[in-house]
Amino acid sequence: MLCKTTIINQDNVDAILNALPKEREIDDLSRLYKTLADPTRVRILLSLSKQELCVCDLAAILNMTVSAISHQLRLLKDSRLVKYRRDGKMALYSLDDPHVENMINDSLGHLKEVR
Amino acid sequence: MLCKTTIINQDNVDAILNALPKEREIDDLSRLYKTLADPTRVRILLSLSKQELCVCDLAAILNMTVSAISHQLRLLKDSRLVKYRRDGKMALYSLDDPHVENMINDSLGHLKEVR
DNA sequence: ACTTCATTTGAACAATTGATCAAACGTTAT
DNA sequence: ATAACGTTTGATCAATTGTTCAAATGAAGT
Repeated sequence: MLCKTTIINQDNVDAILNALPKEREIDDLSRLYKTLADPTRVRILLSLSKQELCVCDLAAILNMTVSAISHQLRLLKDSRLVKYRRDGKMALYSLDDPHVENMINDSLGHLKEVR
Repeated sequence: MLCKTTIINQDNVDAILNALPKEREIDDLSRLYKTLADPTRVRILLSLSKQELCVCDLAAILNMTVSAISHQLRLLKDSRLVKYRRDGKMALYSLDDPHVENMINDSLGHLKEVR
């Protein structure tokens, strides 16, 4: 229910409701942010932005178990942020989304400005 | 441990390690993303980008309980994304971070391009 | 002081998360 | 076939999350 004495009336509430992006867009957006909301995954993406890497080397870079990395890569693959190709026994992962690297770097720049 | 037959050697691993942003920066970044990883919070921020709003009206806009909104506002306030001023009984919230609105809109644009 | 109303708080709860471990899978070489 | 190695998978577990509910707080009017 609305505040009974508020300065902001139902019309304004409706105006904001109309101005907001569609529910679907907001849900997609927060799903993308959720994928980026873990330091392990951000490190993986930043590493892959330098070069294609196998699971093993990612594990070495992040100093984590191969299994943990593999689980996170699956998440990133499901989110279409990462793709891979097989080369013998190895799976070589690389970025699948041309924009995400920029998004992350922009956000890093933003953080440096503000805090 | 490293792949024994990988094309990528310890030197390359070290190179990537040096190229990655500092641990602190990555952690801060994923903490920011975590804050934005919830549709309720994104909707709150987008609403506040239109105008200053009280808790009650935000609850009306998002069709949620006042309590749920208040909890989320606390999170956003702790993350310095939102600030508030008192006006009588009401708490009027507004954006505290000049960049976050742009960040969200950029990301929305990115999503539209890619999917 | 009492009431009313907007907001905040804390406890509770189900749901989700990220890492670990052991086991399974797929590919290559012997 | 067997072995070795890189990777994936499923179960498990502690930790974290977002909402709800009831109670508490703070401000203004009577």
